[in-house]
Amino acid sequence: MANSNACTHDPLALDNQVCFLLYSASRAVTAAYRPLLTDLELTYPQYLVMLVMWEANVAGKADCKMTVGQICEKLYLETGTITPLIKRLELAGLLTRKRLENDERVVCVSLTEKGEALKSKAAAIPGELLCRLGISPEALLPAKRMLEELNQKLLPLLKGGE
Amino acid sequence: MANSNACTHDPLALDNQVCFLLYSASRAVTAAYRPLLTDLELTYPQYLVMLVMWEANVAGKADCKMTVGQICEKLYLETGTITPLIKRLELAGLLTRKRLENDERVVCVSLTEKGEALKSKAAAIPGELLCRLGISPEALLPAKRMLEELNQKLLPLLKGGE
DNA sequence: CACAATATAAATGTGTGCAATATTATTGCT
DNA sequence: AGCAATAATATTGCACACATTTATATTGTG
Repeated sequence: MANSNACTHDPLALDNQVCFLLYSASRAVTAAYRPLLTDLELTYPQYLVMLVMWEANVAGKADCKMTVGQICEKLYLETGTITPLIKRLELAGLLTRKRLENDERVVCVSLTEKGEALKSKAAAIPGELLCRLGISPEALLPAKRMLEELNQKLLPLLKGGE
Repeated sequence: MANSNACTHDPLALDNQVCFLLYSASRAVTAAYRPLLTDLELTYPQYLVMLVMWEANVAGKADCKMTVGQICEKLYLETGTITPLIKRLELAGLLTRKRLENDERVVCVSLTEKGEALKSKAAAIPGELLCRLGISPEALLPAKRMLEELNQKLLPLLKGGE
Protein backbone atom coordinates (compact mmCIF):
# COMPACT_ATOMS: atom_id res chain seq x y z
CA MET A 1 0.00 0.00 0.00
CA ALA A 2 2.96 2.26 -0.34
CA ASN A 3 1.80 3.53 -3.69
CA SER A 4 -1.60 5.12 -3.48
CA ASN A 5 -1.88 5.48 -7.23
CA ALA A 6 -1.96 1.78 -7.99
CA CYS A 7 -5.68 1.80 -8.69
CA THR A 8 -6.29 5.24 -10.12
CA HIS A 9 -6.81 5.80 -13.82
CA ASP A 10 -5.69 9.38 -14.19
CA PRO A 11 -3.79 9.26 -17.50
CA LEU A 12 -1.65 12.16 -16.37
CA ALA A 13 -0.52 10.46 -13.18
CA LEU A 14 3.19 9.89 -13.33
CA ASP A 15 2.87 6.41 -11.93
CA ASN A 16 0.49 5.44 -14.72
CA GLN A 17 2.77 6.43 -17.54
CA VAL A 18 4.58 3.62 -19.29
CA CYS A 19 6.67 6.23 -21.02
CA PHE A 20 8.08 7.48 -17.76
CA LEU A 21 8.89 3.90 -16.79
CA LEU A 22 10.84 3.52 -20.01
CA TYR A 23 12.58 6.83 -19.55
CA SER A 24 13.61 6.00 -15.99
CA ALA A 25 14.61 2.44 -16.80
CA SER A 26 16.79 3.63 -19.63
CA ARG A 27 18.62 6.12 -17.45
CA ALA A 28 18.98 3.55 -14.71
CA VAL A 29 20.53 1.00 -17.04
CA THR A 30 22.97 3.57 -18.31
CA ALA A 31 23.80 4.36 -14.71
CA ALA A 32 24.33 0.67 -14.03
CA TYR A 33 26.75 0.47 -16.94
CA ARG A 34 28.63 3.58 -15.91
CA PRO A 35 31.01 2.17 -13.31
CA LEU A 36 31.83 -0.78 -15.57
CA LEU A 37 32.41 1.39 -18.62
CA THR A 38 34.48 3.89 -16.69
CA ASP A 39 37.08 1.16 -16.42
CA LEU A 40 37.25 1.18 -20.21
CA GLU A 41 37.03 4.97 -20.32
CA LEU A 42 33.87 4.79 -22.40
CA THR A 43 30.44 6.35 -22.05
CA TYR A 44 27.41 4.25 -22.86
CA PRO A 45 26.78 5.76 -26.31
CA GLN A 46 30.49 5.36 -27.09
CA TYR A 47 30.20 1.73 -26.00
CA LEU A 48 27.31 1.29 -28.44
CA VAL A 49 29.45 2.57 -31.29
CA MET A 50 32.19 0.17 -30.30
CA LEU A 51 29.68 -2.69 -30.27
CA VAL A 52 28.74 -1.82 -33.84
CA MET A 53 32.36 -1.72 -34.88
CA TRP A 54 33.23 -5.01 -33.19
CA GLU A 55 30.25 -6.65 -34.81
CA ALA A 56 31.23 -5.37 -38.24
CA ASN A 57 34.70 -6.69 -37.64
CA VAL A 58 33.44 -10.20 -36.96
CA ALA A 59 31.29 -10.03 -40.04
CA GLY A 60 34.57 -9.48 -41.81
CA LYS A 61 33.39 -6.72 -44.08
CA ALA A 62 36.40 -5.74 -46.15
CA ASP A 63 38.58 -4.08 -43.56
CA CYS A 64 36.16 -3.93 -40.60
CA LYS A 65 35.00 -0.54 -41.85
CA MET A 66 31.68 1.15 -41.34
CA THR A 67 30.53 4.48 -42.69
CA VAL A 68 29.13 7.14 -40.39
CA GLY A 69 25.76 6.68 -42.03
CA GLN A 70 25.76 2.94 -41.37
CA ILE A 71 26.57 3.48 -37.70
CA CYS A 72 23.76 6.03 -37.43
CA GLU A 73 21.38 3.57 -38.99
CA LYS A 74 22.33 0.75 -36.62
CA LEU A 75 21.88 2.91 -33.54
CA TYR A 76 18.94 4.99 -34.79
CA LEU A 77 20.95 8.14 -34.10
CA GLU A 78 21.66 11.27 -36.14
CA THR A 79 25.01 12.39 -37.48
CA GLY A 80 24.84 15.35 -35.14
CA THR A 81 25.17 12.88 -32.30
CA ILE A 82 27.50 10.37 -33.90
CA THR A 83 30.05 12.66 -35.50
CA PRO A 84 31.39 14.31 -32.33
CA LEU A 85 31.13 10.98 -30.52
CA ILE A 86 33.29 9.25 -33.10
CA LYS A 87 35.78 12.08 -32.95
CA ARG A 88 36.19 11.48 -29.23
CA LEU A 89 36.73 7.78 -29.85
CA GLU A 90 39.31 8.71 -32.47
CA LEU A 91 41.00 10.98 -29.97
CA ALA A 92 41.06 8.07 -27.53
CA GLY A 93 42.87 6.05 -30.17
CA LEU A 94 40.15 3.44 -30.62
CA LEU A 95 39.01 4.38 -34.12
CA THR A 96 40.23 6.08 -37.27
CA ARG A 97 38.25 8.27 -39.65
CA LYS A 98 39.00 8.58 -43.33
CA ARG A 99 37.06 9.81 -46.33
CA LEU A 100 36.54 7.37 -49.18
CA GLU A 101 38.73 8.11 -52.17
CA ASN A 102 36.07 7.50 -54.76
CA ASP A 103 33.40 9.45 -52.86
CA GLU A 104 34.71 12.08 -50.54
CA ARG A 105 31.30 12.67 -48.99
CA VAL A 106 31.39 9.45 -47.01
CA VAL A 107 33.53 9.02 -43.92
CA CYS A 108 34.82 5.56 -43.26
CA VAL A 109 35.39 4.45 -39.67
CA SER A 110 37.77 1.65 -38.74
CA LEU A 111 38.95 0.02 -35.54
CA THR A 112 42.52 0.56 -34.48
CA GLU A 113 44.41 -2.28 -32.85
CA LYS A 114 43.74 -0.68 -29.52
CA GLY A 115 40.05 -0.50 -30.33
CA GLU A 116 40.01 -4.11 -31.41
CA ALA A 117 41.87 -5.18 -28.30
CA LEU A 118 39.30 -3.48 -26.08
CA LYS A 119 36.72 -6.04 -27.13
CA SER A 120 38.09 -8.72 -24.84
CA LYS A 121 37.72 -6.45 -21.83
CA ALA A 122 34.23 -5.48 -22.88
CA ALA A 123 33.15 -9.09 -23.23
CA ALA A 124 32.85 -9.42 -19.47
CA ILE A 125 30.55 -6.45 -19.07
CA PRO A 126 27.09 -7.83 -19.90
CA GLY A 127 27.53 -10.73 -17.51
CA GLU A 128 28.97 -8.59 -14.77
CA LEU A 129 26.05 -6.18 -15.10
CA LEU A 130 23.42 -8.88 -14.67
CA CYS A 131 25.35 -10.26 -11.76
CA ARG A 132 25.38 -6.91 -10.00
CA LEU A 133 21.67 -6.47 -10.60
CA GLY A 134 20.92 -9.97 -9.44
CA ILE A 135 19.11 -10.82 -12.66
CA SER A 136 19.49 -14.12 -14.47
CA PRO A 137 19.80 -14.08 -18.27
CA GLU A 138 16.68 -16.25 -18.53
CA ALA A 139 14.63 -13.81 -16.48
CA LEU A 140 15.46 -11.22 -19.09
CA LEU A 141 13.99 -13.09 -22.02
CA PRO A 142 10.35 -12.05 -21.55
CA ALA A 143 11.44 -8.45 -21.06
CA LYS A 144 13.48 -8.67 -24.22
CA ARG A 145 10.58 -10.01 -26.24
CA MET A 146 8.28 -7.35 -24.90
CA LEU A 147 10.71 -4.56 -25.72
CA GLU A 148 11.28 -5.95 -29.19
CA GLU A 149 7.56 -5.90 -29.77
CA LEU A 150 7.28 -2.37 -28.44
CA ASN A 151 10.21 -1.21 -30.52
CA GLN A 152 8.65 -2.60 -33.64
CA LYS A 153 5.96 0.05 -33.23
CA LEU A 154 8.22 2.75 -31.89
CA LEU A 155 11.39 2.63 -33.93
CA PRO A 156 9.83 3.85 -37.17
CA LEU A 157 9.43 7.15 -35.31
CA LEU A 158 13.19 7.46 -35.08
CA LYS A 159 13.56 7.20 -38.84
CA GLY A 160 11.17 9.39 -40.76
CA GLY A 161 8.28 9.30 -38.35
CA GLU A 162 5.62 12.03 -38.10
CA MET B 1 14.39 -14.32 -41.10
CA ALA B 2 15.24 -10.72 -41.60
CA ASN B 3 17.31 -10.71 -38.47
CA SER B 4 20.16 -13.16 -38.66
CA ASN B 5 21.11 -12.61 -35.03
CA ALA B 6 17.96 -14.09 -33.59
CA CYS B 7 19.69 -17.29 -32.57
CA THR B 8 23.20 -16.20 -31.74
CA HIS B 9 24.36 -15.86 -28.16
CA ASP B 10 27.13 -13.32 -28.53
CA PRO B 11 26.57 -11.14 -25.47
CA LEU B 12 28.16 -8.20 -27.27
CA ALA B 13 25.79 -8.40 -30.24
CA LEU B 14 23.74 -5.26 -30.38
CA ASP B 15 20.58 -7.17 -31.13
CA ASN B 16 21.00 -9.26 -28.01
CA GLN B 17 21.25 -6.37 -25.62
CA VAL B 18 18.16 -5.58 -23.61
CA CYS B 19 19.81 -2.37 -22.55
CA PHE B 20 19.98 -1.14 -26.11
CA LEU B 21 16.32 -2.01 -26.56
CA LEU B 22 15.49 0.11 -23.53
CA TYR B 23 17.68 2.94 -24.71
CA SER B 24 16.13 2.96 -28.17
CA ALA B 25 12.58 2.55 -26.91
CA SER B 26 13.02 5.45 -24.53
CA ARG B 27 14.27 7.76 -27.26
CA ALA B 28 11.52 6.60 -29.58
CA VAL B 29 8.81 7.34 -27.04
CA THR B 30 10.23 10.78 -26.47
CA ALA B 31 10.22 11.26 -30.23
CA ALA B 32 6.60 10.14 -30.36
CA TYR B 33 5.70 12.71 -27.72
CA ARG B 34 7.60 15.50 -29.44
CA PRO B 35 5.06 16.66 -32.02
CA LEU B 36 2.29 16.56 -29.42
CA LEU B 37 4.31 18.46 -26.84
CA THR B 38 5.50 21.00 -29.36
CA ASP B 39 1.91 22.22 -29.46
CA LEU B 40 2.22 22.99 -25.75
CA GLU B 41 5.75 24.34 -26.23
CA LEU B 42 7.15 21.76 -23.82
CA THR B 43 9.98 19.27 -24.04
CA TYR B 44 9.45 15.82 -22.60
CA PRO B 45 11.41 16.43 -19.38
CA GLN B 46 9.57 19.73 -18.95
CA TYR B 47 6.32 17.82 -19.42
CA LEU B 48 7.39 15.45 -16.65
CA VAL B 49 7.91 18.35 -14.27
CA MET B 50 4.48 19.68 -15.16
CA LEU B 51 2.97 16.25 -14.46
CA VAL B 52 4.50 16.34 -11.01
CA MET B 53 3.15 19.81 -10.38
CA TRP B 54 -0.34 18.97 -11.63
CA GLU B 55 -0.37 15.88 -9.46
CA ALA B 56 0.69 17.85 -6.39
CA ASN B 57 -2.04 20.34 -7.15
CA VAL B 58 -4.71 17.66 -7.13
CA ALA B 59 -3.33 16.29 -3.91
CA GLY B 60 -4.05 19.76 -2.62
CA LYS B 61 -0.85 20.17 -0.69
CA ALA B 62 -1.04 23.61 0.87
CA ASP B 63 -0.75 25.82 -2.17
CA CYS B 64 0.09 23.25 -4.84
CA LYS B 65 3.74 23.78 -4.05
CA MET B 66 6.64 21.40 -4.44
CA THR B 67 10.26 21.95 -3.53
CA VAL B 68 13.03 21.40 -6.03
CA GLY B 69 14.20 18.46 -3.97
CA GLN B 70 10.78 16.81 -4.06
CA ILE B 71 10.60 17.17 -7.83
CA CYS B 72 14.06 15.65 -8.18
CA GLU B 73 12.99 12.74 -6.03
CA LYS B 74 9.83 12.07 -8.01
CA LEU B 75 11.66 12.05 -11.33
CA TYR B 76 14.90 10.46 -10.11
CA LEU B 77 16.82 13.43 -11.51
CA GLU B 78 19.55 15.65 -10.07
CA THR B 79 19.29 19.34 -9.30
CA GLY B 80 21.80 19.99 -12.08
CA THR B 81 19.12 18.82 -14.48
CA ILE B 82 16.04 20.14 -12.75
CA THR B 83 17.17 23.64 -11.81
CA PRO B 84 17.74 24.99 -15.33
CA LEU B 85 14.68 23.12 -16.54
CA ILE B 86 12.47 24.79 -13.95
CA LYS B 87 13.94 28.15 -14.82
CA ARG B 88 12.86 27.68 -18.43
CA LEU B 89 9.36 26.78 -17.29
CA GLU B 90 9.37 29.89 -15.13
CA LEU B 91 10.45 31.93 -18.14
CA ALA B 92 7.56 30.42 -20.06
CA GLY B 93 5.23 31.66 -17.36
CA LEU B 94 4.08 28.22 -16.23
CA LEU B 95 5.75 28.15 -12.81
CA THR B 96 7.06 30.45 -10.11
CA ARG B 97 10.09 29.93 -7.90
CA LYS B 98 10.37 31.34 -4.42
CA ARG B 99 12.57 30.58 -1.45
CA LEU B 100 10.83 29.63 1.75
CA GLU B 101 10.82 32.36 4.35
CA ASN B 102 11.57 30.14 7.27
CA ASP B 103 14.30 28.22 5.43
CA GLU B 104 15.94 30.09 2.60
CA ARG B 105 17.79 27.03 1.40
CA VAL B 106 14.70 25.45 -0.10
CA VAL B 107 13.15 26.70 -3.32
CA CYS B 108 9.41 26.36 -3.56
CA VAL B 109 7.87 25.81 -6.99
CA SER B 110 4.24 26.68 -7.73
CA LEU B 111 1.97 26.55 -10.74
CA THR B 112 0.85 29.81 -12.24
CA GLU B 113 -2.68 30.11 -13.57
CA LYS B 114 -1.26 29.60 -17.03
CA GLY B 115 0.52 26.48 -15.86
CA GLU B 116 -2.59 25.16 -14.21
CA ALA B 117 -4.65 25.88 -17.32
CA LEU B 118 -2.25 23.90 -19.50
CA LYS B 119 -3.36 20.70 -17.79
CA SER B 120 -6.58 20.48 -19.74
CA LYS B 121 -4.69 20.57 -23.02
CA ALA B 122 -2.22 17.99 -21.75
CA ALA B 123 -4.98 15.65 -20.72
CA ALA B 124 -5.53 14.62 -24.32
CA ILE B 125 -1.92 13.69 -24.95
CA PRO B 126 -1.62 10.14 -23.55
CA GLY B 127 -4.68 8.99 -25.45
CA GLU B 128 -3.63 10.69 -28.64
CA LEU B 129 -0.19 9.09 -28.40
CA LEU B 130 -1.55 5.56 -28.11
CA CYS B 131 -3.91 6.28 -30.95
CA ARG B 132 -1.10 7.34 -33.23
CA LEU B 133 0.95 4.29 -32.31
CA GLY B 134 -2.01 2.01 -32.78
CA ILE B 135 -1.67 0.56 -29.30
CA SER B 136 -4.61 -0.14 -27.04
CA PRO B 137 -4.33 0.78 -23.34
CA GLU B 138 -4.91 -2.86 -22.39
CA ALA B 139 -2.08 -4.05 -24.58
CA LEU B 140 0.18 -1.82 -22.54
CA LEU B 141 -0.58 -3.41 -19.19
CA PRO B 142 1.84 -6.35 -19.43
CA ALA B 143 4.57 -4.00 -20.60
CA LYS B 144 3.84 -1.73 -17.70
CA ARG B 145 4.06 -4.55 -15.17
CA MET B 146 7.30 -5.76 -16.67
CA LEU B 147 8.87 -2.32 -16.60
CA GLU B 148 7.74 -1.78 -13.03
CA GLU B 149 9.41 -5.03 -12.06
CA LEU B 150 12.56 -4.07 -13.92
CA ASN B 151 12.59 -0.62 -12.38
CA GLN B 152 12.34 -2.08 -8.93
CA LYS B 153 15.80 -3.50 -9.48
CA LEU B 154 17.14 -0.59 -11.49
CA LEU B 155 15.91 2.55 -9.79
CA PRO B 156 18.01 2.17 -6.65
CA LEU B 157 20.94 2.84 -8.98
CA LEU B 158 19.61 6.32 -9.63
CA LYS B 159 19.62 7.14 -5.96
CA GLY B 160 22.82 6.20 -4.20
CA GLY B 161 23.74 3.14 -6.23
CA GLU B 162 27.27 1.85 -6.65
C1' DC C 1 28.83 19.94 -70.70
C1' DA C 2 25.74 22.68 -67.62
C1' DC C 3 22.96 22.50 -63.77
C1' DA C 4 19.43 21.19 -60.75
C1' DA C 5 18.50 17.50 -57.62
C1' DT C 6 20.22 14.42 -54.41
C1' DA C 7 23.35 12.41 -50.94
C1' DT C 8 26.55 12.44 -47.04
C1' DA C 9 28.69 14.64 -43.34
C1' DA C 10 29.79 18.50 -40.56
C1' DA C 11 28.68 22.62 -37.97
C1' DT C 12 25.60 25.20 -34.94
C1' DG C 13 22.48 26.05 -31.25
C1' DT C 14 19.36 24.54 -27.62
C1' DG C 15 18.12 21.38 -24.04
C1' DT C 16 18.92 17.81 -21.19
C1' DG C 17 21.82 14.33 -17.80
C1' DC C 18 25.20 14.03 -14.55
C1' DA C 19 29.44 14.50 -11.69
C1' DA C 20 31.88 17.69 -8.97
C1' DT C 21 32.24 21.93 -6.74
C1' DA C 22 30.50 26.09 -4.63
C1' DT C 23 27.15 28.79 -2.04
C1' DT C 24 24.22 29.70 1.49
C1' DA C 25 21.41 28.44 5.41
C1' DT C 26 20.34 25.58 9.33
C1' DT C 27 21.36 22.58 13.16
C1' DG C 28 23.91 20.51 16.91
C1' DC C 29 27.35 20.67 20.20
C1' DT C 30 30.01 22.73 23.60
C1' DA D 1 27.62 32.73 21.31
C1' DG D 2 30.93 30.14 18.37
C1' DC D 3 31.78 26.70 15.13
C1' DA D 4 31.81 22.33 12.86
C1' DA D 5 28.62 19.35 10.49
C1' DT D 6 24.83 18.97 7.65
C1' DA D 7 21.30 20.27 4.21
C1' DA D 8 19.28 22.30 -0.07
C1' DT D 9 20.21 24.46 -4.26
C1' DA D 10 23.00 26.53 -7.67
C1' DT D 11 26.94 26.52 -10.76
C1' DT D 12 30.20 24.58 -13.92
C1' DG D 13 31.89 21.56 -17.31
C1' DC D 14 31.44 17.75 -20.30
C1' DA D 15 28.81 14.54 -23.18
C1' DC D 16 24.96 13.41 -25.48
C1' DA D 17 20.35 14.14 -28.53
C1' DC D 18 18.32 16.46 -32.07
C1' DA D 19 16.62 20.07 -35.35
C1' DT D 20 18.39 23.16 -38.63
C1' DT D 21 21.63 24.87 -41.60
C1' DT D 22 25.83 24.55 -44.28
C1' DA D 23 29.40 22.44 -47.15
C1' DT D 24 30.82 19.41 -50.47
C1' DA D 25 30.41 15.77 -53.73
C1' DT D 26 27.81 12.90 -56.86
C1' DT D 27 24.13 11.87 -60.03
C1' DG D 28 20.65 12.57 -63.40
C1' DT D 29 18.70 15.20 -67.18
C1' DG D 30 18.47 17.84 -71.10
